[in-house]
Amino acid sequence: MSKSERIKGFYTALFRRYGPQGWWPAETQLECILGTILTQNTSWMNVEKALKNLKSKGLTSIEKLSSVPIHILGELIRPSGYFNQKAIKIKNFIKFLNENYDGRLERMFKEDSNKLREKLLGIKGIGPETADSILLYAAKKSIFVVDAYTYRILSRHALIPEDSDYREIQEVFMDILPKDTQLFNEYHALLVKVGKEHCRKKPICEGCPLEYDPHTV
DNA sequence: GACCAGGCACATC
DNA sequence: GATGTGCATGGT
Repeated sequence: MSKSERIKGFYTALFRRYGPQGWWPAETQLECILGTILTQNTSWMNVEKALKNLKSKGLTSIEKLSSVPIHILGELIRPSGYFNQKAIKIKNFIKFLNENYDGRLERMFKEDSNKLREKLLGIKGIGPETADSILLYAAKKSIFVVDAYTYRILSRHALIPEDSDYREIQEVFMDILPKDTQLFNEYHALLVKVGKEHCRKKPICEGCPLEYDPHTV
């Protein structure tokens, strides 16, 4: 079976096994963006606690997030871990939005997605996964999101070299699959789902719904 | 108590 | 350019 067929086959198998994942779990675009920053190397359960704290204080708008003191913001997002760093990251994004798009997400998202991606990467605290998550899940652009699970799963199935970088892994998907936002949305979410169950750092491969080449594990 | 989670920036070699 | 380290909470 070709690499292309396997990449497509993974999606079919995962969707059949798990069904639609309903990402991104957020009520607004702004909440989605906050979630992409808060979930960096952090379990979603802890992110939910942080988001709940922000909502309880009414910090659900660009204006409120612009005016809240950074140490207050940090305390509210404490449960998500790295809270001092993440408070700075959120402030950096809000500043970027205010200075370049008059604080309006709809203006930011009118930008060409390749150009916007580069600008987002210029914000301190926004790396490739966070930028692509914002583009895919908040802006609904057809960009494939790569994360640690994506790397682990493809690597263990010998579909990418061990030393692949972010862009190379992203290209595997984007070269093979149709540019379909909803497909990219589900596929990434399904990789996270199956990764949590079967492809942790110390692998638990039993019962994995993906057919498997004995490779490294 | 160890391990790990939907990363990223920065220092050092 | 590659490799290592700090950031931090909370569940399993």
